[in-house]
Amino acid sequence: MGTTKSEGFSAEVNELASLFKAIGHPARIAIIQFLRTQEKCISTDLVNELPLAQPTISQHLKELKNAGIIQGSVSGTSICYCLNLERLSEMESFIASLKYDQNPTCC
Amino acid sequence: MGTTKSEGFSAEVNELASLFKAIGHPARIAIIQFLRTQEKCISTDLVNELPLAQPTISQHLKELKNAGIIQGSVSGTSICYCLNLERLSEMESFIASLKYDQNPTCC
DNA sequence: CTTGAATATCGTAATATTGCAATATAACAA
DNA sequence: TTGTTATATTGCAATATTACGATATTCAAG
Repeated sequence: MGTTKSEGFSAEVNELASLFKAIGHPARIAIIQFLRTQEKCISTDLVNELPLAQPTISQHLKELKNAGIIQGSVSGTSICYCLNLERLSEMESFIASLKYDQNPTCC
Repeated sequence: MGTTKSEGFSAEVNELASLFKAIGHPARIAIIQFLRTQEKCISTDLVNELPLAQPTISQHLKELKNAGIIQGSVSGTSICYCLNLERLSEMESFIASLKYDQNPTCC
């Protein structure tokens, strides 16, 4: 108990769930929104932008990275994070797919 | 601590986060995938379909309903759940919006 | 090598989530 | 009413998540 049951679900379902889970947090939504528009996507900027301490932001960045939603490339003392468009497309097309073949007699 | 900090984020960010959080679980992904294709979207079917006990499924349905992702209409002893296409569109367009105006010098 | 700046990791307290057995409720049939 | 079926709620144990102070790491500059 307490653990999410993943054995009974397909790999695709588990994969999609972990992608959406990764962005299911205000800090992580704010991070990806910020990354979209910034020229220099460095986490010092995020520390100034978000109402969270540096270790917390670092932790959220790590989760987004683990999910494959952002990528980071080292650039001296700082790291340049950016969005992984492929992952975003995976999420987008899943949601789009739900909108078709809807049961018309329901609700 | 332990609580998600929402005060420092915009209402829009918090709203989006809760939508994605709602589908950030394999059972809930499986539920919405199942609802997409079923004629009779009744939760007894889900109990047979998913590797989870009935109270657990009921709980997940409640969370999806609270997030506004599914809607349920009573139909005798059973309830017909279906997807809320409007909410799905909100999520879809948010993700789509991330793919544009990308910083070209990064990663 | 030392300093300073940027980011990551560790440790931990507080809270949230997950899953289920037991039980409750609700609607219908006989 | 009694029984049956479908779904919801309660209560709780196990585990996960969140946030952050303290500390470590990494690297460029001097």
